[in-house]
Amino acid sequence: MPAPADSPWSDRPDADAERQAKRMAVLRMAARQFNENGFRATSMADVASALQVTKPTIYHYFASKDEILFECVRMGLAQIREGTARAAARGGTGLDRMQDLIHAYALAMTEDFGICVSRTGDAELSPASRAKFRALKREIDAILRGLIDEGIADGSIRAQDPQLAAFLVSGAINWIAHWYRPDGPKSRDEIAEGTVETLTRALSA
Amino acid sequence: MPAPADSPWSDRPDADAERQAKRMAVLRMAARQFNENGFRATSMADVASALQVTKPTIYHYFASKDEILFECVRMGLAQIREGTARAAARGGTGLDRMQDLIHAYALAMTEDFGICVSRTGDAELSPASRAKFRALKREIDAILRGLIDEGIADGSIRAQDPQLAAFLVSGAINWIAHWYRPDGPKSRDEIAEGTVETLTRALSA
DNA sequence: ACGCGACTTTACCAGCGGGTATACTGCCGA
DNA sequence: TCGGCAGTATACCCGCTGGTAAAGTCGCGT
Repeated sequence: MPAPADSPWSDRPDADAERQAKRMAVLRMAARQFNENGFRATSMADVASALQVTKPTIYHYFASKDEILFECVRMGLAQIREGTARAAARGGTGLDRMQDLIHAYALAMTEDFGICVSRTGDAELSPASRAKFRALKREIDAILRGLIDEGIADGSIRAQDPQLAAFLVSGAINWIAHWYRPDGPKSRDEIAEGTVETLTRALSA
Repeated sequence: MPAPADSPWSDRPDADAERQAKRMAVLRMAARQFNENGFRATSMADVASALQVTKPTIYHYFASKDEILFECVRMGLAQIREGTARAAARGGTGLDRMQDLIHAYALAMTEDFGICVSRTGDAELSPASRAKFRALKREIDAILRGLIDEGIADGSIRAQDPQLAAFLVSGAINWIAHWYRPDGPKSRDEIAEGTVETLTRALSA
């Protein structure tokens, strides 16, 4: 007897949501621990005990430690990509849109998954995951780089070497993930605003 | 029969130099491997075999893996400190000296030990080494931060939030270690020059 | 010639960490 | 009431890695 054509498997609509919520909880905790102690130094038992479950429970939701790390950075990259792409698609000069981009990017660098993106070295992922990771990062770099070129074209941005400028800007932003502390004196938004202000001066014509 | 009072132990003047050279070779190779594959992913056997010796040989020169990593970052930090301190001690406005500082710092980020400094997370060192590592980094931060303050005082530098500006500048520079490749299109000096140029625009009044 | 000490190696250990086999529990539909 | 299944736990395996013991080896001064 086949299930109704419109939804095989999904007898219960909320069961799937429950599972997704638990997956997410694992990712959040894992990202936090990775950020604090490093990926290799964090054992799956550490993550499990922090969630007050045991290792096999986590492996019920994920196939491997590598998959967990990759999902973490995928989350972070998705957020960055969304913010930067939205900024690039707006109206205004290249510099105007670059300011929005920097703001969104900097904000992402103060959240668990965003920090994970910045702190995760390529070598920590499996070859397969690493390839995907690099591809996603390249996409974001391309958006940033494209906006610099547009800004140069419309005269709002000046840069001797656009490629180098792109690296330096993304470096300043990425490094936020290395010093930001939630309990620090500056709020996330103050940091993002200040970053926009300083980097704008570096880029404006 | 005691050794001559002026130099106990040093019967052979070059024996010590030999030993130092070998220590250095271990450090260089270790730093290179740490940078390429990450500290935790690099085993002592890897380092040893790359030098065509065996593990105990390395442990004849160093007490632990932690000591090797710490010596690597100490080398890098010493180079950075030397360059930045020299720049800060020169004449000229704050901004003038800051340009020299950025140039020296950026150059250091394209060498094995400098890269190691930027890529090494605090969590990878033992508590004791970590404390020293942080202290040395703080020293360099203080030099950079001091120069910004002097530049603001003499009117050559403008920064809404000096602390944030210092973080962003050091971030842009530190990130060089994450993308620089010796076989890339730009020479070390071109990168350093370009970095100075872009960051100067971000800081100048 | 010889012994001493710096250096190097072979062989080994102990612990840890990713991942799994297996069995238990409780909930749902029939 | 019962079968099945998602989810969780206990106990375990095995390869790898930091680090070491002990046995050479080589070159030098005497």
